Amino acid sequence: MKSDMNSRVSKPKAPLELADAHAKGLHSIGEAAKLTGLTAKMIRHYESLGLVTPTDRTFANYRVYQTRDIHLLRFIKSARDLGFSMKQIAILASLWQDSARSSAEVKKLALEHIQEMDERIHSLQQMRKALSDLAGRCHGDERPDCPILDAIACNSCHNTD
Amino acid sequence: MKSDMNSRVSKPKAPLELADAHAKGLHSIGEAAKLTGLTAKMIRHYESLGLVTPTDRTFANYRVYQTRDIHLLRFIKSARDLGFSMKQIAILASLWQDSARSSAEVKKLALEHIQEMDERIHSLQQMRKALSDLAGRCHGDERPDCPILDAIACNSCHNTD
DNA sequence: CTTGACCTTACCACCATGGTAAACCTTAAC
DNA sequence: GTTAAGGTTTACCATGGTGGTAAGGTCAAG
Repeated sequence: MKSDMNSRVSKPKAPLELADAHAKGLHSIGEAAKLTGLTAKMIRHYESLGLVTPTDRTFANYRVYQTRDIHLLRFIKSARDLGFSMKQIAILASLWQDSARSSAEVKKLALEHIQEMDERIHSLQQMRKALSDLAGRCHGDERPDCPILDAIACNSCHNTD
Repeated sequence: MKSDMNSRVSKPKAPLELADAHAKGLHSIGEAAKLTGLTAKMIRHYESLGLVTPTDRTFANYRVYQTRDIHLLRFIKSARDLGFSMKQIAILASLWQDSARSSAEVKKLALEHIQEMDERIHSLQQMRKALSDLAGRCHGDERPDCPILDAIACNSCHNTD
């Protein structure tokens, strides 16, 4: 079943055996995962989002990643580590691959993301401060009296009806 | 169909008409929503989590909320506003309703939540700083050169294979 | 009796990630 | 050559908190 298909060696565009792919410096999804710090699961997920589609598969339908794909996966990983959403990353990746981009476009995206993070930080800090003020007033002992519960229960004691 | 069921007036435990419920100071889910600042949707969701289950329904199967329920819904709302997860809120609510609680239990939960928020704040601040450093070095003009993309693409330029 | 506002349940969606299962493939050891 | 281990495939379900929608029942006012 394999031996009569050995024309694969002379036709690079046709599906490959895994060993051939290795010999050509191509990577399976597991190797891609190790090389990028992503999980195979997430690599498939990014493919389903249309971000990274390996151009080839082996005869056994295994994904085959090229060096270019590995670079793109690393790009995605780094952008995720900076907190960008997948939608933002899709745009960033297309800008990255567009040699005619303007750095202004990229910077705009970055500044928007910074502002989103600022808002989340601010909101967290507000909650943190409110709760930590309450915790500071709570004895934290065996008694049931608790300013934390009091405040949550009654944060603006209206009538109920 | 309704008139032969008027025994409902003399049996408070039986399902009510909506008008009867109103007359008793009870509330529909829409009113509960207005009184608490939650949406009807979320009130049903909290019920599905086992947090707030109205003890009665009308003949027409409408949820009927008592003053006690409204208080509990407000408690949930306030705790959400402090960033507590639903799991934490379930515990907080049971502590709130347990007169034999110790304030130490509540404080412990609060301190844990504060620490979670600290971690999220720290992580966001790290990402924010990294990105804002990069943005500061980006011209943001018509040229394609962009330190932001460079850094994302090459954040630790290893060989790919 | 109609109309509009409300209520009911039961779905699907988000976002990024993890998990599982069943089937298949590859490789190495025996 | 068979087998066992481990990698890969697809296809599902789950998280958490919220939003939406659809199809149907109910209530109140005109």
